[in-house]
Amino acid sequence: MARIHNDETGTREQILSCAARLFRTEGYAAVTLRGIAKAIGMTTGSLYYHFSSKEDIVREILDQGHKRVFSEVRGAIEALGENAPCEAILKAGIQKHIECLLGEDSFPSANTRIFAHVPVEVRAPTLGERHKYELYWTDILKSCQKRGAIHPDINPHTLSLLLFGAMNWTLEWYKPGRHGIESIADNLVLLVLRGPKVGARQDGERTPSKVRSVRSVAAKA
Amino acid sequence: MARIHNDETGTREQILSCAARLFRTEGYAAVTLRGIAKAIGMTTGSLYYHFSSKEDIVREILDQGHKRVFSEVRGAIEALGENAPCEAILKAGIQKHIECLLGEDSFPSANTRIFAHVPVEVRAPTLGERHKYELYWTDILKSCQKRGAIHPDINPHTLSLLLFGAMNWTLEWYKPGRHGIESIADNLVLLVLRGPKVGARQDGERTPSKVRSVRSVAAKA
DNA sequence: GTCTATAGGAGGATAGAC
DNA sequence: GTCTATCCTCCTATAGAC
Repeated sequence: MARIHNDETGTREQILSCAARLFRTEGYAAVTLRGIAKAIGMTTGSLYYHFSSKEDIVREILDQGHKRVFSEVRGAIEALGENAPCEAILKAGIQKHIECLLGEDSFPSANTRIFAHVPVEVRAPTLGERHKYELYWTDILKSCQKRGAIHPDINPHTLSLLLFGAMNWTLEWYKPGRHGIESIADNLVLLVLRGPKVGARQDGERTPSKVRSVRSVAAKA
Repeated sequence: MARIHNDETGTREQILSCAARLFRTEGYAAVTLRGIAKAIGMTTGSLYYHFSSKEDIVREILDQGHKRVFSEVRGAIEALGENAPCEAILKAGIQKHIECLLGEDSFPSANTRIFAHVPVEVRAPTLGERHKYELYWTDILKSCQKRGAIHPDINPHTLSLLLFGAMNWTLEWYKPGRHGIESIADNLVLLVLRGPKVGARQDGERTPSKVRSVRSVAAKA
């Protein structure tokens, strides 16, 4: 019953995840079909039974890498319910995004690391989906700003881009033993959140004490 | 009198800046010696009179790219004098760092974009200098935190890494017409700075009104 | 579905003429 | 200081046997 009738034999998936792992660590141009084939005990000829070209492989990795991050992040945020406090929303989204990038699944990190170095023909068709993710975050940030949790003078769209930078760049410095993902996320949430407010409070936000739950992360990160 | 007696003829510099421009836009592996040579009307054989290998070229670009950012940023900050307010220091440093990356000089951006994709033998010797820059920023952030301008629960070292991410990632999305460098910097300063404080003020910091000067950037960025 | 063999091209690097 | 010519390696992709 659980048999799969389409192309998704184990081999195809194996090629993709192995390629993603190599792209993640070595970059786009440095990865060769020979390298992929060798890493899974195959020859390059066999790869062409499953994919028509190197670009065909990378296209699918970019696609899946992006989809996985988006759906994981959205899932984590929606699980909080409609009226979750801004801090919880930001914490969940930021932490999940970083977890995706730094986790064992190499698709998200491969996507982030090689995107800029991939041929335009591969990159162009993915721009629409990437834009949706950008808008998703911008809307969240706008809403948090409206609720008073983010400094009113910050541009939400620019903030989303700066936030992506802070999150995606963890790929360049994160070392599993030395850093904790959650404390990285906590530090980043503290940045995005407006500090304890002095001015008049806006709509539904609660008191500044809600910031407490991500306190005392300074010593650990 | 102004004649130069070392290797620094115009040609050598021309090769380097042309290579940097290509590395910046195409990535490390995608740039070929033939491409560099062709772009300046030379042949690959001639390149080897000036450099002994591709790695030799990239080594110098990484080196210079890093040095230029560091000295520009340090210069901008030191020009403010010893007792400059934290906001001014952060604004100057952040803006200068971003200006270096997005400016006409391709060495800083090439350095940032290809670093992770360069052979280890080239990367390893540069780690020491890069670490110094990291420490330089961490010290600045620590000092700002001590003066109360940065949230006390944030880890300054983690903050420096997140800040580098936000700044360096501008390379991936900045478009000259659509964004203003200064407003990007203003937005980022607002993030790093603690919002208007409610608790007891610490040492030398002045009133929250100093935040005003980077206000109203939301509409522009 | 995987293999071997190989075509066809591009890469870094060198030798030696000018 | 720059050129041409070339070596050798490695790449993507294909053809056809098993």
